[in-house]
Amino acid sequence: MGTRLTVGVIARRVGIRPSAVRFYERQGLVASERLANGYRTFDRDAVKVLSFIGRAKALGFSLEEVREILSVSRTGTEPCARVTKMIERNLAGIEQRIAQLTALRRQLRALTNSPARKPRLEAICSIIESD
Amino acid sequence: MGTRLTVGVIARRVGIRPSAVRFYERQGLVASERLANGYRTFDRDAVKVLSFIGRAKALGFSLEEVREILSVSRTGTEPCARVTKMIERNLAGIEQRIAQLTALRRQLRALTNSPARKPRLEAICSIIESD
DNA sequence: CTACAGGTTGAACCTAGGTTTAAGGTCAAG
DNA sequence: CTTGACCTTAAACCTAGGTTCAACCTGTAG
Repeated sequence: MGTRLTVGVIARRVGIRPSAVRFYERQGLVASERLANGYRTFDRDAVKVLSFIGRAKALGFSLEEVREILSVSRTGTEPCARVTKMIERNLAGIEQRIAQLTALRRQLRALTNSPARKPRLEAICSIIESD
Repeated sequence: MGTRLTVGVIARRVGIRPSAVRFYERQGLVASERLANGYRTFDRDAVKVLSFIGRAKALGFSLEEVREILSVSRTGTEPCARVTKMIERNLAGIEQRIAQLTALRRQLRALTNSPARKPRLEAICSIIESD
């Protein structure tokens, strides 16, 4: 039941390096208990937390933001104003980014799909010079 | 006509700092000529290049990638295999990101729009624990 | 002449997010 | 009892993308 994992094992399980796990622990993002010999041991919760960190990073959250979200989820308090603001700020950035990336995708598709004989240079330049 | 701009002026014009302009020049991304007194001077082309750098950065391109695109656009050659690959790589990343961000947006909207009386904690946790 | 806002340089510094290294301790296997 | 694969630490190092600093030069205005 209470199978606890060493740093190397949990790292392999979530696909990151032991050094990163130790780093996240130093940053207070994930907790461990120590064995008599000083080895860290982690529980399933730590697996969840570490995978969350991975997902959040992939989505553009900073470790600071991750810390804040985790702290809210740990204390069981309602999201305070700061967290709400943070989420809204991210949301706004996300909207913008989606729009920009969608436009870029259209342009890049046109670029790479255009018949090879057409001068692609112009397409690149148009991207470079577009507003 | 051939009005050339000093580093401070062009920086203000594109909304970045002179130190950044000098940095981009050192990186070979933008060119300047020197006055007799050693001052840099830039032309309209430099303005375009610098704004392009700004846009490209906002879209997630690295300065390395920017350099490659600019080099293609300058030599007037067709996009070489490397550049084509780079664009395709970015495109793939972009697709993924759009999908992830769209999903996240949905979740965050649910989170911040939920009636205040409902426990938001669960919503946060569901984001944390979702695959 | 003095001020003062610009410009020049190289080198040091900064943040984020880790990785690497050195110098050890632990433990199961052979 | 030695080998090898783990683990520990602090501290140094790394990349990207700049910023800041010290020390100095330039050009205009009062």
